[in-house]
Amino acid sequence: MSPSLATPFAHIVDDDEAIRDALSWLFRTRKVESRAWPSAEDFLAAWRPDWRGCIVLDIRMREMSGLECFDALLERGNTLPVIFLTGHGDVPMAVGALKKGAFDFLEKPFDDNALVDVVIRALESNARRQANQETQANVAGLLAQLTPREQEVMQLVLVGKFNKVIADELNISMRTVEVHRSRVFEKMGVRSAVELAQLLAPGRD
Amino acid sequence: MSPSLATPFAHIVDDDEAIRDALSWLFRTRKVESRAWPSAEDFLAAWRPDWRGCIVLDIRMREMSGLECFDALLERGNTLPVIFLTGHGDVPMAVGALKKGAFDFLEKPFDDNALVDVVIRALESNARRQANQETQANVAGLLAQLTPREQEVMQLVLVGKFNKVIADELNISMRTVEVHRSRVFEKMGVRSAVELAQLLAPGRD
DNA sequence: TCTTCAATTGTGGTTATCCGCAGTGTGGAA
DNA sequence: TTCCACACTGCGGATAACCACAATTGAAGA
Repeated sequence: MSPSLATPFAHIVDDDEAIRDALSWLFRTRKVESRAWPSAEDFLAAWRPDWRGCIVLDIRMREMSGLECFDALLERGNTLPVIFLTGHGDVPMAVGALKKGAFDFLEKPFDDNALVDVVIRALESNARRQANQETQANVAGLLAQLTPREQEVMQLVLVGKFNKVIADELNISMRTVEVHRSRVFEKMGVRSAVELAQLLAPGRD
Repeated sequence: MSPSLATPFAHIVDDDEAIRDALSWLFRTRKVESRAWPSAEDFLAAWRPDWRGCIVLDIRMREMSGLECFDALLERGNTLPVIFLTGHGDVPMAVGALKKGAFDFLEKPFDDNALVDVVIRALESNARRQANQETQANVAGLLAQLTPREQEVMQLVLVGKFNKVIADELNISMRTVEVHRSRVFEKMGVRSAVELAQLLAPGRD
């Protein structure tokens, strides 16, 4: 079903080669797949919305800063957890980043174990989110197969209205409503209005 | 229905009387109801789970610190947004607080306008949460009125099973299922299984 | 133009749901 | 012991939902 969901990577974005190498080595020894990028620009250029994993983002970089990169990612709808690394961070910076949705904010020098732990939690978090989104996407895909009229009927069915009432509101015959209703169930893969409601209701995130 | 939901207060917790007075004055001029507490202990002793509003919590205090107070509140299931104030905070402290669910973390000296804005947002956030919880509580109350057997039948109805199947699974007659089902609808104030599903499904928070 | 699909409707029949009326049995509270 | 809530059941009828078979219309495409 999913065509090419990239493997989960811990994306290291840092313009200091020594740090990139150190982190790459650290992750490798901990069995965490990682990939390193020499600048925010390089990373952003390569970034795809279907990527999975997380981002380890240095704040102070020569060109685009980590915070700017973060903003750019937010605009693009990034869902990868972002872990900030910084040597000269202050409280407002950290607070701002976290309130905008950063996963964590670590100061250098950081403990290797602590970082790996955070990264692993970030990867798990992303995996859970991905799982949710996939089922969501499946449902969305099914919904997209419905004709406009079918969706219209479905909405009324979901409110618990009788076919008779629906027919009345749409100025069509009851038989037509039955047909639409039946097609909705068929296309959505459910056998009753209740199942349909259950399928659509959980959708929240 | 709700017996005595306290008015929304911005609870100021600070052992420095000068700051308490300053904040009280600030909030009063901005039409924000507030109440001041001279220590974490005093606040915790008075704290009730049904309080509404938010908490402005100083970190450095003589006896119990703001962070300890925060932990104590978490254990008690506090839902009031907590805004930390500190003169000597560091990044890990701020990060830790926010990750544990603090609403914001401000350093002294802070901008009056900024603080008031944050407090207002916190109050709004709590009001929204409160609204959700109330509807949740109402639903829970309705559910509590169901007899065990009725709840049992309801579960099966919510999965979309036919009365016939339910009767079979519970080894009772279809008529009995119908009676239970009917009572469930009546007690829950709905007129169909779909409405019931809608009523129960949104429950997420 | 011919094909396909969405939307529409009808007939007739089966199955499910919804209810009122009526009644049995049981365990706990008054 | 009496009263009551709860669970249970049957009968019969009204209403709604589900479905197979059959068909028409109009618009978008091949």
